[in-house]
Order: sequence, then structure tokens, then C-alpha cells
Amino acid sequence: METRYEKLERPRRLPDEIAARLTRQIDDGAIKPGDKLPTEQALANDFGVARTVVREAISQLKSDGIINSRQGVGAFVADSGTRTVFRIGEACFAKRKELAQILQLRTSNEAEAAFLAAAHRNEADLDAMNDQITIMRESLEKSGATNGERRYEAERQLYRNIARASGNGFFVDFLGMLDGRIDQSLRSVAIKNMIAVESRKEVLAEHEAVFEAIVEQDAEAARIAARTHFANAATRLISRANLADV
Amino acid sequence: METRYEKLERPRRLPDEIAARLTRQIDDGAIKPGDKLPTEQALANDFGVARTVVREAISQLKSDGIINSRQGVGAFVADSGTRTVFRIGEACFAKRKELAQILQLRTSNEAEAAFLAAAHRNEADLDAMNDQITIMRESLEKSGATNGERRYEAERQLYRNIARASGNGFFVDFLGMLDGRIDQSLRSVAIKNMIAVESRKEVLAEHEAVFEAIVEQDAEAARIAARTHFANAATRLISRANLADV
DNA sequence: ATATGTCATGTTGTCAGACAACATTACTTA
DNA sequence: TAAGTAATGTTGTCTGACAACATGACATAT
Repeated sequence: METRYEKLERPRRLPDEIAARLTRQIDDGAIKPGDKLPTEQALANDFGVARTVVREAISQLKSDGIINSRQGVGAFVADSGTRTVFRIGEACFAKRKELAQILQLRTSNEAEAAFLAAAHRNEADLDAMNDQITIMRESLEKSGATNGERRYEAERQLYRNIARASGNGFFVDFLGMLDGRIDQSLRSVAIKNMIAVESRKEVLAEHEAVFEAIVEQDAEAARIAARTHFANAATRLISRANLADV
Repeated sequence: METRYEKLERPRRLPDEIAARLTRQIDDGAIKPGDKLPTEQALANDFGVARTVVREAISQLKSDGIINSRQGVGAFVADSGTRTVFRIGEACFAKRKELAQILQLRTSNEAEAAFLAAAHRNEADLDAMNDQITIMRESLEKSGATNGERRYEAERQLYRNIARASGNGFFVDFLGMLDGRIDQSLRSVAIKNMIAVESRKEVLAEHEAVFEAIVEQDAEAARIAARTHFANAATRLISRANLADV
């Protein structure tokens, strides 16, 4: 019996820690839009680090549109409406309410992607989807961790294929980001779920319903089927994960 | 007559330029996931800048999950599935096809937010929405740039209020980011649109339909009404903007 | 022969100091 | 009163150094 270990996380670097603290102060309203940050030298003194470290932290915040800096003047907190990125904090995945909201966001967008895919898909798209459905079917009756992981990966690939078939690259990127974040935080839970869930046939039927609707170019049916699956998946995931009720 | 000037953009800094070039190389596939980047010193020599500048650039990419670096080893391109942020490049807003896709993404999510808002809204939410509708009505018959801008801002605020009423903070953040990016790139076009569009009454009616559905807690009607408005708005915006047909 | 310990090397992470580029303010001058 | 000028402070960039760490080669012991 080979015991599997999870990859261990590397220690946080100083610039990331400082970026996180500044971000939190801004999100909490301790520093408001328009306010001027302390000078880099002052921040370096306060945090007890070199100015280069502070600069790396500020560089990160600038690239997110959280702050703007002007040479010779200073760095200022930007309006909340000027953020250039959408990101989800690590901690959100550990809280029941916030995780439910994240999965709600995903469900909506996966449903829309399936809707669009039904209209735009070509034969190559269908083949790619069918490959994953086939893997799921073959793995259906088998047990064990390896097969659970195989079904999990097949499912992820199936919905990546659907997103791609939508013809809208922004859905691909956005859903890919959401899936990656969820995988990063909840992969082991999701795979355990795959192994344990007693109603595998019903889950497979959910995927098949989505696929068949896309084959038939029935966009509304695809949307409903995808929404059904991801809503169910969210319920299963939340009930199985070990979450805080903040 | 006071002529208005747009805020002028400040020159790009070296770390941002380097981060952009590296990102592009990765997106283009010139450097693939798993590949090791040149050492910081080598990059500094190639670009003809100091290592601190390269480090700031890499620090940005790390915070996006595009690369991972390990002390004593090097920096490596991460798998595309491990990106921690969703961002939209500036250039996308100038291309017809990509802008259409961005607006499609927004339409879908605004519709879902309205759907959720119909179920979760409280009286304070409705008041906030009604304030904006009132502003729109009062401004309806008036002309001029100022009134166009007023209607534009009222509309933005209305849908921010709806997103907030959804009770899901991630919709608020995501839609806020999309709206901010669109505003940044197309504000003047959108306002001109507000001033010029001959069918103001019909547009106002679209907003009122969304609002009334949310008042009546008719979630499906709210979704359809919001989808209708944003789809129409997308068509208007694209037809008026000066876009490349890449 | 295999496993363990040690060291040299190269890379990233952090520190310190310096100067350039720039914006603001106060001051000077026409 | 208006325009020009200098002083000051901040961010942007450069340079050099050392610390922290990982890797691979080598030596040693069992």
C-alpha cells in the first residue's frame, strides 16, 4: 500500500505577505480610495524590510488596478471600480456561504457556455466531448481511487471542451480560472466525492443530458441540463467538504 | 463653451512592459508550461535593465499564477489551469469580435444577477434602484452632454445596485470589474450613445421592466428583461464604436 | 554495492545605498 | 500679477552584496 502525500506548500515571501496586508487594509476600508499610501521608505521601515520588497508588493497591487502610483508624488488607492482583474481569495473556499456563492457563479456561467456551445459546436468539438463521456462510461462500474480521479479529470475536460465549443474565449478563460481555483482548494474532497457517491449513474446521466442537448443543438435544453448538473454538484460538494459557518 | 479633454495616460514603466512581454510569450506558446525561464540576471541582461526591474515583473506574474518560482532553482511557467485571476487585455476592447464576446459574458452574468436579485432583494435595495430609475426619468427629455453622462452613470449605478441585491458578492465584484473595464475603454462612446440614441423611451422601458420584475419577485422575468437590455445595449455599443475587424 | 553525509555551484530572496526622473511648493523676478 | 526658478520630497532605476535554498557531484561509511 503506497500512501499518497499532497504537495506541500512553500512558505510565503515577504512581498506577497505585504501585498496581502495592504490589500486587506484597502478592502476593510482602513485606507480609502483616493488616500495616499505612506512612502515606500516609510512602509519599508514599518514592515522592517528593504524598499525593494515593498516595491514588489506595490507592483503587484498596481497590476491589479488596486493602486496607482505617480513618480515623484506617491501611491494612491484607486477607486474600487477601476480594478482590472477578478480574483477569489484562498480563504473563501473554506467558508460555506462564500463557497456556495462561488459555485453559484460557476453554475450560471457553465450553463451559459453550454447554451452557446449548442449553437456553435462543430464535429471536432463533439468528438472531444464524446471522448470524455466514453471514459466516464468505461470507468462507471470500477471502484478505487484511481478510477475516481479518472472520472474527475474526465468531467473537468468535458466542460472545458464545452466551454471551448461556445466559441467565446472569455468563457474559456473565466471558467478555466474558476475550475482551477476550485480544484486547487477542493480537489481531494471532490475526488472522494466521486468515489463515494452512490448515485453514479444519475450523475453520468446528467452529463449525457448536457451532451445530447448540444449534439441536438437544443440550446435551452443544454442550458437547463448544465445548470442542473452544476447545481447538484454544488450541493454534493458543500455537504461533503469540511467548511466553516462563519 | 468649455471643451473637455480626456485624462492622458502616463508612460508605461519598465516592469510592466517586461511583464507584458513575458505574458505574451507564454500566451503565444513560445514558452510552455513547465519550461524554466532564463535566470533573472540573464533576463536583466537581455532586456538591458536592472535585476530589480525583472523581479518586479516576475512578481506580477507570480501573483497572477502565471509562473511559479522556487528559491535556488528558478522560475517556471505554470499550467494554464492554475491561474488565479481573470483579466481582460486592453486590446480586446478595440476588436469587434472580442468586444462582442465580452459583452456576451456580461449580459449572461447581469441576467443571472437580476434573477437572484428578484429573490433576495429587500426594501433598501429597491429604494436604491428606484433612485436611479427616478434620475433616468427626470433626465429623459433633457438634452446635452451633461444629461447624457447623468443617464449613463445612473444606469451603471442601477445595475450595481441590482448586483448587490443578488446577495452574492462575487457577482458584485465580477460585474463591477467588467463594467469598470468597459467604462475605461468605451466611456466616451457609451455616453455619446446615450445622447444620440433616438429611442430613449424604449431604453428606459427596458430598465423599468427589469426593476418591476425585481419588485414583483418574478425572477424569470427579471432575467429575461436584463438579458434583453444588455443584448440591445451591446448591439448599440458595437455599432457605434470604432472597431477593428481583426 | 548501497546508502548516507558533505561540499561546490548556481539561483532566487533580501538588503543597502546611490542617483535619475518627476511633481509640487515656495520663492524670486520681471 | 504672472512667469520663471530653485528647493524638496517621492517614485523609478541601477549597482553590488550577501543570505537562503536546491541541486548534483563527490566522498565516506556500512
